[in-house]
Amino acid sequence: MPATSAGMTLERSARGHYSGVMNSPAIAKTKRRGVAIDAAAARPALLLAWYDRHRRRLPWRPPPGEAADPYRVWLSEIMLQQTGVKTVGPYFEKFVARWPDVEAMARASLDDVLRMWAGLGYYSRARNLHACAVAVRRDHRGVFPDSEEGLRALPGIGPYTAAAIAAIAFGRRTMPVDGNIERVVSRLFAVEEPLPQAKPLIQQLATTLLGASRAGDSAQALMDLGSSICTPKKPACALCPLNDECAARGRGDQEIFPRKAPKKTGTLRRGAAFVVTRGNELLVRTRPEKGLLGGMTEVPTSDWIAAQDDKAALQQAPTVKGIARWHRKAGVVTHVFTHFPLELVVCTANVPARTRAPEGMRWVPIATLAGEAFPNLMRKVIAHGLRV
DNA sequence: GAGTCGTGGCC
DNA sequence: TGGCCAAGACT
Repeated sequence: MPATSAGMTLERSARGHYSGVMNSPAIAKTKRRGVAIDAAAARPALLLAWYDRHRRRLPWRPPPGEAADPYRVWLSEIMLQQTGVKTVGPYFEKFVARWPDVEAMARASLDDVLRMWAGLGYYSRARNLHACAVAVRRDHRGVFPDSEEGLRALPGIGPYTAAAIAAIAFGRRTMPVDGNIERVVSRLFAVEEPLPQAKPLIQQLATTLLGASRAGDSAQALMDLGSSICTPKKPACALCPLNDECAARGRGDQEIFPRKAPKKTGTLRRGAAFVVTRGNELLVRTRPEKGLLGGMTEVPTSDWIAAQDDKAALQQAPTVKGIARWHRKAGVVTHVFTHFPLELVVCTANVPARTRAPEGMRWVPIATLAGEAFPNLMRKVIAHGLRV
């Protein structure tokens, strides 16, 4: 497959199809009629015209015609990585209210950022968010780089996010390709090659949808299209500005795109969690900086392994003086991570006032648990353990 | 390149 | 209701 490059000509196979791609009916029709204009050339304008009428109003988007704030674009793009618009909204508002610009965030502590991020998931994003703010202040005088390359060098900014910020905030002529755009483009061109192998091809095809200007709007148009019309299931093709151009719709099998390589699901892991109270306080610790739920707060637990023996898990209970006996709560707490499902049994105990926390652990008032950096798994565990 | 990394919503 | 999906990055 040819390398990604804007404006590159696609190779055609002997059968008259683009490599891994079906011809769009519009192109074929144009050729049969012998019309000189290439229908494909009109797509960027069709897309932008649709966007100007139907763009979503989102907290990080300025009013039409106004320049985007790179800080808000960056913050929203990080939050939106693998996370829905609806979920991100309140978090975005909370963040910009507390930290109105990148320098303010750079002055905040990592702990404060993690606490504000709690519940959003993928916590390395919060760590990189803070590191990025610090880097922009320290290495770029508080001003975001305006090139894809400069952005790409910052923590937490990969190929997609660098292109998105460059296009949306700085008007650079580049096309970020996210899950929405992959779906729209793979249907538009009926890309038969499965993901993720098809990524370079899709990047190249997506770039053909950029017009001469308004790169950021072109990208956001495709994202809005993918989110509201060209949806994974039951796409509303009748409302799509590119429906006449769409190869998949021409064949009537839109929903089979994008093709994807089958994914394997992880095996169940099990363990035990220990909810220890001291009056109105709860025993907690902080997870290691890196890895699963890195840097987040948790109650002590056993290890989580596939062939977990209940007895072995319970033997990993923390050693706290004053615990007469453990109470095993009925039922289990279940949680599904991307790569494995988890099942935790919950044991509880209460200890006398002034009992000391074991090494590496601490007591926190139950009344302030909402402000702790607990991932949702731990909120479920604690709710289960404290339930009467 | 394939694994690792959360969470909520959807049908 | 369980699998799929969502504006991916990092190793």
